[in-house]
Amino acid sequence: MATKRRLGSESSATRSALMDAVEAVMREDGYGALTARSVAERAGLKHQLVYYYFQTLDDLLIAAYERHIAGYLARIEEALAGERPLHAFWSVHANPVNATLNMEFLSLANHNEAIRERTVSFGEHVRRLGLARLEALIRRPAPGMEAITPFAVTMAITSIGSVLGLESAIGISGGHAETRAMIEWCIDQLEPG
Amino acid sequence: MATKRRLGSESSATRSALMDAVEAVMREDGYGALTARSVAERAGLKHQLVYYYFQTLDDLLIAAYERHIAGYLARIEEALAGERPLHAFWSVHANPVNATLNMEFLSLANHNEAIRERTVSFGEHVRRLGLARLEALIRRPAPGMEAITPFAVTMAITSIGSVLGLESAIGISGGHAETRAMIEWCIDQLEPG
DNA sequence: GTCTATACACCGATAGAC
DNA sequence: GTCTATCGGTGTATAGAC
Repeated sequence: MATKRRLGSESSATRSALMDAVEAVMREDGYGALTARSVAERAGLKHQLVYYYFQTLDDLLIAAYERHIAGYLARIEEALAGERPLHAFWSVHANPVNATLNMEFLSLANHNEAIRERTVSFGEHVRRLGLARLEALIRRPAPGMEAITPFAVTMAITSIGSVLGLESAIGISGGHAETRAMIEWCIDQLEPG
Repeated sequence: MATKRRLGSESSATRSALMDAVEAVMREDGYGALTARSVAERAGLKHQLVYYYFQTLDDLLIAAYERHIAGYLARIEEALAGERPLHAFWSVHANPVNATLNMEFLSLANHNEAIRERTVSFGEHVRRLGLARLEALIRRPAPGMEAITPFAVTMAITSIGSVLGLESAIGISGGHAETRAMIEWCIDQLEPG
């Protein structure tokens, strides 16, 4: 387990550049293309540098993932703190720039235990945050509409936002405006302003 | 392009076994683990057999993908032909068994041009099928609910079904029953029975 | 902190025996 | 139709010079 190889500082700019390169390779060529060589080349470094900053390639991957979800968490927290949290929550998820990267990590979670664990606990954490903020909002459903719960609404928002993002990444855009319009109509009903 | 290497029959049982093995490897270890050796070993064959039945590994992948989407298309067509097409359409997408495999192929579509092209045209085809059948159903929205269009509804169903399936694959199940209940309530409104 | 050099395993693909 | 043998290339990881 514990190798004797020396490791570089965690605050190094080169270390960050390697994590940037992980994201770039995953976006462009997929997680299957992640190798010490591809990552280092993208960062303009020799592949052996990966092993100066990280014990294994997996450790680099985990570090990149933790940085990625920390950024996502910050965006969610900011959205939920505003005066129209549901609209802001949708805005975060309607942004397609991270959809491809998110899916690569989610796909990876199916096959990498360390990524899977972090994905599950992060997902539960985000959901708790959303529920705490949105329960006050969707607390009194109209009679006959009890099925519309905060959880189900946040699930719908995150799911539809992700799939719209993925589709635009591969070149499908037909009907997206229509779908966005329906979602926005729905959340306008729940959170009028 | 055209190699001189001889190829086995397309009706061979061994050829099918190789395609089965592609699906098994993708489900269990992800597309990144797909190699001629891993696929052949899963099928109980030598890795060189891959190159007797397919010109390249990519050709095997494309054949497996085409067989996979043909099965999905058959399920969709059967669902839409019934007497409650919207409910049946949801049943197909609420089934989580293919969620992981679907995502692996979708992730692959981001980085493999042949898979991407097939995914885009297949997605558009399914959507046309759904719209033709559902427009008669959701053709007269109640006043003030014009935003609920057949397209947006099918998009919501496919998106939420996929994400529920992915989450259960990695071990998240909290709130899923609640989400399913909301979807079922919604489609009951659109297609009463 | 970054480099060269090197280990050993596994990759896709081909040739040709049986 | 399936096998053995083999090719050049690339993978992770390490040791040690500078």
